[in-house]
Amino acid sequence: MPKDPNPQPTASELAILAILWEDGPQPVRVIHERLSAEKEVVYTTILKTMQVMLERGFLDRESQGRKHIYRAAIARETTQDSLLDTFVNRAFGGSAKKLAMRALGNYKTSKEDLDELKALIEKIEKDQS
Amino acid sequence: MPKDPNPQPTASELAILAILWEDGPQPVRVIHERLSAEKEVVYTTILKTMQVMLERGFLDRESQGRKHIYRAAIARETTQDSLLDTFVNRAFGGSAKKLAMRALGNYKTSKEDLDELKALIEKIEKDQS
DNA sequence: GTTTTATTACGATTTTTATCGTAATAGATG
DNA sequence: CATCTATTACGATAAAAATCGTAATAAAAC
Repeated sequence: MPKDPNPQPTASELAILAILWEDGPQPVRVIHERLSAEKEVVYTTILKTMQVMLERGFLDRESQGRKHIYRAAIARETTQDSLLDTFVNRAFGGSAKKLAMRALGNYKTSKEDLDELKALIEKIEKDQS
Repeated sequence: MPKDPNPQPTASELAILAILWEDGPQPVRVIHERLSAEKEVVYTTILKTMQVMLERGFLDRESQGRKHIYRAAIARETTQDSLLDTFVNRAFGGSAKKLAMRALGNYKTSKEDLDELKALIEKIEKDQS
């Protein structure tokens, strides 16, 4: 079987990646503690998931003594882009505009963020013409 | 077991819903034809999925003679909102703004759509102040 | 009314993901 | 160096989703 050209992390995997992206390389222990705060889960469940992620190429690791320090092997931005692409097609018929409008309409956004967004739009319009 | 308060359609189910939302109630036959155009799939696979969706409350159906005409039992908008909420949290740390900016940055958007978006932002800013 | 055909019903299998329990092991402690 | 403890390795199970094959059935065609 020709391996999946565009493998995407699952929801559980993404939760792990989020921590590694944010705080840098960590041992399983830390990831487990963090995730347990939200939802009780057994240590080996996280460990197993991280080992699978290692196989799938989503994580790297380094041995420090007998401890393993894991780090994200895929970039946050490209991963998000890939997920976004899947999502916009799956749920919004491929319309990024519809998705963006819904996102803004449904969530409270600060004035600063709105201005930033407006600036981006104007920049795009300028570049287009 | 207390049933899931917020059940979400899977990717395959969403593909079926998309057609029903767009074109209105249809028999299994039509859905199968449409989806087969993109990816070969056996008729009974679609049928089974739709029967499961009926059980899950995602679809309704009406018997027309011996044919069953299925229709979406959940609204497109609320379904999208629910999926969007899950997605923004899962992949963008809950930031609708980051998601929106990425969507606009990654996909070509027409001037009309950009203007529409800008108008929405201005409306939100006005309402906030 | 009998045969044919299209459609649905049902059960089973496969695949993927999530989860856990037990065994092995390396390092720390005394 | 022997014992204890924390961590990883491994295999197994469970749960969810996707897929398919065969049987049943109702309508159509003759």
